[in-house]
Order: sequence, then C-alpha cells, then structure tokens
Amino acid sequence: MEGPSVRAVADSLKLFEGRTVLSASGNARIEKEFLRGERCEAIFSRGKQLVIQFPERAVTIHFLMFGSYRINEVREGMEPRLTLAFDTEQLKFYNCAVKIISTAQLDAQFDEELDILSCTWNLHKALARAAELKDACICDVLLDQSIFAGVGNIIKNEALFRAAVQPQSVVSRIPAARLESIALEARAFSQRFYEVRSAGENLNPSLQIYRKKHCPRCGQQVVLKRTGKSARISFFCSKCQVLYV
DNA sequence: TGCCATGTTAAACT
DNA sequence: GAGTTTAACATGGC
Repeated sequence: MEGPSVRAVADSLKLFEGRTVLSASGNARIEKEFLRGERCEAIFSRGKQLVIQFPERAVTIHFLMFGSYRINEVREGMEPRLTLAFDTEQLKFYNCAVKIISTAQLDAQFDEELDILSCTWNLHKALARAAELKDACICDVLLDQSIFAGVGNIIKNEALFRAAVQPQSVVSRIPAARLESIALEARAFSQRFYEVRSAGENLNPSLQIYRKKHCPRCGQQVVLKRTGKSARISFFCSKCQVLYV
C-alpha cells in the first residue's frame, strides 16, 4: 500500500481520535497491555506508515502489500493482527506490521518535509538528498523511503513516465531540471492518487504506464523489466523515456 | 488456475 | 563484521 492509500485510510479512521481504547488484542507481537485506557490523540499517515498516536507512545501500522482494516467487521478465516476496542466500535487490522514507538522516536526518525504528500514537502531537500546518491538508479532512489516517503512502485513508474526518464537512468547523469521534473511528477501523481483513493474510485483510469501494454504517447509496446538494486518491476516506453547513463 | 505483486524485515549467506 | 541474497509474510487480481 502506497502513501496516498495510507493517508486515505488515516482519514477514514478520524472518528477514533479523542476516544479511549478499552482493550487491545490480536497476534501482533507487541506489548498490548499499555493500550488499555489510553486515549487516542490522533491518527495520521507518515509515508507508508499509519500512526495511531497516544500520549507517550504511538502504534505504527505498515500494510505492506496485503494489509487491510475493518471497523465493526470480521474477516472470515483471518486472525486480526491487532484489534482496538473502543466504546461502540472495534477497529481491526489484518496482515500488517505493527510496532510501538515513543513519540520522541517518531519525530526523530521521520522528516515530514520528505513525505511526498506533506503540505510541507520540500522539493529542494528531496533533490539534494537524491543527488547524493550519484551512482544509484533513479528507480531505486524514488523507492527510498528516507528520500521519497510514501512513494511506491506505482508512483515510481508513473512519475518516470511523465517526466520521460528511463528507470535505469543514473542519478548523476540526469540533468538537474529533469531530476526536478521527476520529483514534481511524483508529487503531482501522489496527490492525484490520494484524491482517487479518497473518493473510493478506481485508480486505473489515472494510470498511464503501470501495467499497460502500449505507450499512450507513441503506441509502442511497453517494456516490463526488473530494474535497479531493488529489482522491482518497471514499466516504461523505450522510445518516450530517455536513458541517462 | 497458478503466478505474482501497491513492501519490508530479518535470517542466512558470502 | 560488512554487505548481499533469500525467505517469510499471506491475499487477491489477472
């Protein structure tokens, strides 16, 4: 689940803010006891993490690929990783990574200016951090959560197509204006992605290259290839996207 | 119907 | 001990 989807989940959980946890259970290997009687101060997203904030500590949820949640519902045959019981609602999380961290730790290890969806997103800081990774492929840099928090494989592919840069391009070889264009496209597409998720609509009509067979610009067959150190799948048009090496 | 993917972590290697 | 590779997790879409 990419940043925009996580943010939409956070929005849908706003009803729990200000309310008290009556009990916590589930197969997550965390210390659940402290949650009893704790007041949920806020629920928000940070990159791909969902943060449930309590006075001293926070529960973070990472949905990985298959994570999901339910309110007052049970998924048949699936054991909840974490159930938070409030007075009239039960919030359940499935197939996710759950952690507890201190509030101080949370703020120390996450820079909001590098969250692709943050209202304080800092283009120049992201570009400066990206430029440090001279020899890296741009496809890996876009997936680096310490530089582009919230960007996942869909956003990566769409941003590179829109900026007309081939995924295997080496950072130091990409002209500065083009690198900036990639970051801006990642930002713009992430915002679009978030709007679609918020509206509960299908993302497919907004996709230009991800899982497409033909390039929407020139009609040429889309290349499907595992690229970079991360070896995640890239979809690209070898004609419309320039390879900088 | 079997394969594989919106992802990360930690163990197992070298 | 470092860096790198593999396994684990485990659902749903194609």
